[in-house]
Amino acid sequence: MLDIQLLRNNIGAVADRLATRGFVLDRPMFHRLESERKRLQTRTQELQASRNSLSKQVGVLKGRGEDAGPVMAQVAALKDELDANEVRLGELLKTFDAFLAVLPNLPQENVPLGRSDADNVEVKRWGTQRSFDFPVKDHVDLGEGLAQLDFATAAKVAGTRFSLMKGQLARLHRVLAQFMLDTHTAAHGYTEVYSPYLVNAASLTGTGQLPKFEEDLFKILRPDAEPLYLIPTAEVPVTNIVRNEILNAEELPLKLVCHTPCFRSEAGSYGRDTRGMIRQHQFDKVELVQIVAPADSVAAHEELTGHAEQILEMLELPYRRVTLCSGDMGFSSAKTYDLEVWLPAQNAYREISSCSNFEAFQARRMQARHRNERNKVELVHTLNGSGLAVGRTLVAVMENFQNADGSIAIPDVLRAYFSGLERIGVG
RNA sequence: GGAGACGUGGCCGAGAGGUCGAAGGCACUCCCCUGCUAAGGGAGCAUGCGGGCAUAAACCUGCAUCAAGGGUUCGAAUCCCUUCGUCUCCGCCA
Repeated sequence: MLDIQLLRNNIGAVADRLATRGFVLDRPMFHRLESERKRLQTRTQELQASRNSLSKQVGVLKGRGEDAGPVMAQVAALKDELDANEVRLGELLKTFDAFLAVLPNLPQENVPLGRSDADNVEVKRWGTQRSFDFPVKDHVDLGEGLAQLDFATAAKVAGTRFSLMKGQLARLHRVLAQFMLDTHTAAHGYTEVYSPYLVNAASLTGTGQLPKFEEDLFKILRPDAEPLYLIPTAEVPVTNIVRNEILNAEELPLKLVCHTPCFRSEAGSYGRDTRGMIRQHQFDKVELVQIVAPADSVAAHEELTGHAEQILEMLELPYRRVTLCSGDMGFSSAKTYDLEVWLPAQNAYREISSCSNFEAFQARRMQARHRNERNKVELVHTLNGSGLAVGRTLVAVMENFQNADGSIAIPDVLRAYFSGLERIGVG
């Protein structure tokens, strides 16, 4: 949610910045809603003020045993107009909220302008791409060759876009998540969180998935209760920890890390990444979340991105960091870095982490606030990033650490989790 | 699943149709007093959204908010309905 004051005072600038994202702000609509709101709200409040003071008089008169009839008649005369105004104001505010709820966040000034991922800007490249003296296989061929990755059975059990792992490969998947959690808690100062995997609509509205992106979510309807949604990312339950809270200054920054499965319907991506486990309905992710004072969020964004990069570096996976251009950023983000890992079989860098600063956009929706040094209540800034997507990390390890015989070497930092096992082979 | 109780500010807690945005306490901020391990006195102190107001702060003022949403009423924290949540007892259960 954008600051309504900013829209009132500076709509031209807001429209210009939204345009860099390819979003056309309906300014005539805004002006119509706003002037109608002002008129209706002012009038309604006037009438309410009259009703309140007259009703008070009734109480005073009755308390003294005097006749309150004439005053009650005055109030009754207001009633029709007041009721009508309240109803119309309520409807208008609903329309207004719906209008505001679908406005995306404003990009930061230094976000590169562009229309699509083709305009994203590489800002950093790390590691050397390994050269193979044998034909590289992709993770599907590797995993099926080891008889430890089985998409056919996953399809039988659930459907497409699911995967089933067994044996050491399943173990590697688990160990990767644990390694990430251990690193972020021990070395980067995050507190580990275990959270619900189903959340209510209010939480999804708070982080911006609703109302606009309902078709991306798995929804569970219940006959006698509110619907629940499978989380598309741990960002939702973890960030909503601070919804409707006022935090004290000393509680910030809040640095949380959470490993969860993530569920996405992938409604808009029918033809894309159909092979392998790059794009699944269910995947695991270790998510980093920070809740910080507004002045600290730019630095926190760099820090958090660095924490995600640290995992890639410890795993010796070549990657690059990309600043998403204005047209490619997510709805709620003010600035996003994507980390892309090198996948030799695709001969390409593929997204493995997305680290965003939402500034006050989510906090305003959630009413997540803190008391600053001057004891004033203000909105916090929220950030998150994958640290990392576990399934895609598994893919990267498999493809980058493969041997000519189809076995997979275990990265050094993971050996301690593997009782000294050095490679995953057949059997 | 059955029965019952409950939900009030940052926290605890009173309030049971009328001057209640809400006593009292704790915490916090400022001032005074005292100098002695912590106490006494005074003041301030909810949030959201409007209007004055014009870019802001401050200030004044209005409206709304006592879990959420509806309803009754001239008037609702208080009465009614629905939803959400918490607790207790019984049942079932990894």
